[in-house]
Amino acid sequence: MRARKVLQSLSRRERQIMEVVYRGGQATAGEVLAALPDPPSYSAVRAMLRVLENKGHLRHVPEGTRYVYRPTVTRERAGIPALENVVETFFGGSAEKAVAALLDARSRLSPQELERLSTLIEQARSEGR
Amino acid sequence: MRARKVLQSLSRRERQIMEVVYRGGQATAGEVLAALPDPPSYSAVRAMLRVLENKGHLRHVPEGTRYVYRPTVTRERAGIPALENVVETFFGGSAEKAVAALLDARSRLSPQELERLSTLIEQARSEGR
DNA sequence: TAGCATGTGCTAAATTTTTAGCACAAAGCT
DNA sequence: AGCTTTGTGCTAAAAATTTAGCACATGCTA
Repeated sequence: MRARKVLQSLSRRERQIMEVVYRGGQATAGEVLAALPDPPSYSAVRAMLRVLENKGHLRHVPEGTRYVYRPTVTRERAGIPALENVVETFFGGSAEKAVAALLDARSRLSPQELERLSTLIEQARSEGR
Repeated sequence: MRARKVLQSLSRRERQIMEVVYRGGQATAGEVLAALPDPPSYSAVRAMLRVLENKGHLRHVPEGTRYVYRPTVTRERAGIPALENVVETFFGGSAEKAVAALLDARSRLSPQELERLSTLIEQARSEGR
């Protein structure tokens, strides 16, 4: 529950920036700028990266002459609460419905993926009982 | 892609409020207030509901003496892009990984759900080929 | 080494978001 | 009818956010 609130407490730009960083796993100020919708100025981005770092969401490592930012919380630890939040909000808490939506959405899963999922589900079923 | 950007363009409070409304399917000002984290004042909530309505995200119907707000975009139409966004951001675009995470998360699926999912997947597999 | 390009930190201002408060309307009660 | 409760609309102010700009550092190249 904690991590969910963290995400909810971010401002719009902060959230957009965090998403960019999560997508790439890491990013420099320039990369963030390039990926942002309605891109602001370069120094605006830098300022916000610094704010996010102060708030503990990012940390940076100097790489050559520039800074590379990475999330302090791993993708997985941030992703699961984010996913659960969407499930709660839009799918009435039903993971089943959410999965169904993903399956449905113009078959975005390859046969290989479907096969692996099938295996996973069988596994979950057998563990469940 | 459009709907995703809409969500991204909301301010923090706006997003929180929209989530509340989506969770319940509808809400009055009082209900929104009760459900918000760090609840502001009553009239602050009302003001923002009005703003969200002006922006076209909500519409209201007078019900008895008060207003009941509902999203202008259905849960499903809003939920799928939201889900896809999370998948893109935190699961590298892999729906499989996202589903796996849902399955994994302390078995939040009942045997019945698992069974139905199993069916859905088999169905997707047969449609795929 | 001097000049240029590309970084960064910081501060102050602009803009947006968020809030409280006042004025008024409808419904319920005594 | 008068009072209380629970609504709403609107406006102005407070708070937070987002932004630009200046000053300085570093690396590269002529």
